[in-house]
Amino acid sequence: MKNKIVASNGVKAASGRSYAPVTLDMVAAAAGVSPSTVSRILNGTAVVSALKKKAVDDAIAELGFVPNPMARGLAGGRTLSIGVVTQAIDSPFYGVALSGIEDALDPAGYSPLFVSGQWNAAAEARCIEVLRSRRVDGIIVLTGRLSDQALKTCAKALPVVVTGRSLKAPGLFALNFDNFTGGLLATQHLIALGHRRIAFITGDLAHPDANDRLRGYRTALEQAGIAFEAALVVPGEYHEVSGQQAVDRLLASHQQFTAIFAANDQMAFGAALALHRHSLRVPEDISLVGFDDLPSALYAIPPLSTIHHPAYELGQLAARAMLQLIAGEKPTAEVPAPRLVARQSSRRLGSAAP
Amino acid sequence: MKNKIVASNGVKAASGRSYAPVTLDMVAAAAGVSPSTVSRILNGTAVVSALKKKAVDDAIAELGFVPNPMARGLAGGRTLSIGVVTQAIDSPFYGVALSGIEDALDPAGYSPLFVSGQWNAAAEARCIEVLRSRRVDGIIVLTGRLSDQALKTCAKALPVVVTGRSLKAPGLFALNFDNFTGGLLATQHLIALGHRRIAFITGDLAHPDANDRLRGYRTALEQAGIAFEAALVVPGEYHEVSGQQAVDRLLASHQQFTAIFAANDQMAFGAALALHRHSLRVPEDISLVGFDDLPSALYAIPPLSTIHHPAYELGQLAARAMLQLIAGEKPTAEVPAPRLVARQSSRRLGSAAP
DNA sequence: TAATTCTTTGAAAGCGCTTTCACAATTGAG
DNA sequence: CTCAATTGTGAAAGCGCTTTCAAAGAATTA
Repeated sequence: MKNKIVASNGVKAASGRSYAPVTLDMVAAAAGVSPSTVSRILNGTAVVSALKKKAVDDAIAELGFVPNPMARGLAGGRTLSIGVVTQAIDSPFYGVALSGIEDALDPAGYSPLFVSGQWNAAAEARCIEVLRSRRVDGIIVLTGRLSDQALKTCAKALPVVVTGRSLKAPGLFALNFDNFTGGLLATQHLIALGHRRIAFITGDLAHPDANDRLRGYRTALEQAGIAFEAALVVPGEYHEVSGQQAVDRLLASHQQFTAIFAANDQMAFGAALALHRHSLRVPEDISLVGFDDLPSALYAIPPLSTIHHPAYELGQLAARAMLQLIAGEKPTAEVPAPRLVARQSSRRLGSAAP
Repeated sequence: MKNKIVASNGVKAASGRSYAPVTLDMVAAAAGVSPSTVSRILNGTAVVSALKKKAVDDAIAELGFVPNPMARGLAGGRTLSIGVVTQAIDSPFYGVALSGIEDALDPAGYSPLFVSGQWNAAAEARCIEVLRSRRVDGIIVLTGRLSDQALKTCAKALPVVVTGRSLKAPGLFALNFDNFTGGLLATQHLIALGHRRIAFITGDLAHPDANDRLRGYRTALEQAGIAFEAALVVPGEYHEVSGQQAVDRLLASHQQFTAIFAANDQMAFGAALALHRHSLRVPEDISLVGFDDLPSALYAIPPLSTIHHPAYELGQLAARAMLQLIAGEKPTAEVPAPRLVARQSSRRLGSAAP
């Protein structure tokens, strides 16, 4: 209902009319009712006679009234804005998630307010402070470094939705992707293709997800009766260069391996480049599997086999959960299960060249 | 000065103290002055005796006061927020620009409010409406589809900075990248490498930048005395699939060519994949040059030769220009000139394999 | 020294909206 | 048919801040 209002005004503005600061009082005057009544209709706070409601709705449409969020916020109501703490707005993975958040929030009339924490707990704390001073109605934290405790504290004052961890607290909803199973699937895929010596490039082990993916890798090996070899596990930091360096290190160590599982796509890209530099072909010489299924994985050469991580849906789910939290409901969202997307960067060990 | 306040509060909050809604009135009471005086000190609106200033500053630090942006906005002051109309928050190019905007705005105490226009003039108009209803202090439009006229109108009410076009109007500052020279440089590069039959994948020709890049391509050919061939120019739409399809079409047409210049990197990636699918090697069989120098161009296989388009700097410049506009100054920013970044996707025609 | 101009400061009026609170007008129960 | 419990509605008091406006004190001038 509120959206209709916005839209109607948008149309008028688009048609060239200059923005007029129509106030609620003007609507009230035009409809011949008191401002309180208009407010009540706007917010559905109380029952209003159908007659007056119609008069007000007409006046709103007529004047192209758009409620002023500042005034609303000040008056103690909602600001219709949700703070989103992200790590880097230009990350290929999080960018998509933000997009999902925006799309899910919009139809409800909410706007996201993005702030970047730069993978830094202190910066994140400051972000939250900024968001609160702006009186956001809730905060979505995308996989931050903030302590669980800090989030719980925050949730006492404000609904909080957080991704990338499992956490239970009043006013707090956590949305976690099953990174363990993801790591398991990726490794099982390579094993199923006949690979036995599978290198693993880890993510930043300060993140729980990086550890979960590593656990998945180990568990898959174990289940297949393959001995874990520490020398085949090289540390990475979730970005391209680190993937590249990891492969350089791996190659320098003269370890034998026929496949690489990188804990995210960005590192897989770096790894692919390093392999290319060393004249090793993917997948003919080395099979490569990533994690996240970034949009660009589809256009890597060769297209990257990876674990699909539904960033967009994750954003949407987080946003919807926030909306539910605000409405006083209990969010029920569940993140889709990880899914292997086999493309051309992985192939059966020893199979003939095409 | 204002930042110091925010920062100090941030620290306190980070140290675990729960957020207290300290108001300006409380500060005034604590300092033994009137609210007006506090406000004046906060905004530097008037001269205040050093004594009272100190008392107030102390009270602010003591109480950890953070002015409420909503109240400020309502009272007709600034909201310290800048609206940013972008096309897609998850675009690899614009994402970086947004990051630049955020970083440049932050030290001045401003926050960006991002809204996505989805390459759609009506949606953009709605975005602007939303931003204005939120009382942003200014609007940055990243290469939209909005008419110049609409922007000028908007600029009458609010400072506006726009990228991707040249436009002059009061309260409006335009920041344009030299796409023509970019297109010229890319083509000249290929020509210098001995290529004569150079295919061009255009961007979405509804954008002025796409046309400028095309003009650059044509001009370079002309200057080298190479006849322009319409059959070598295939339309694209600035995304990967369109680059891929363009190459498919090019190949199907049985035109001879030894190099491809794609009007942006995303299409170049798509083109590279299509070439790969057709068993054509880059750069051995076909040289490939892109445009934008996305972060991922460095990790393409082979790393993509491209025109550097300083997205981050562009964002920063736009944000700084906005700050200047707000301060009543005349922005002077200039976008850095395009620059060729030769990597491994382009090579001298006919040179021996490595 | 009286008259005049600056300065510094506080009181008070909003900004546009929400939200008690209270008053009518209905309705229901006894 | 009276008294209480509902309703629908408006008046008015803020939310936290900025900004006239005017007053009081200080400084300047004649």
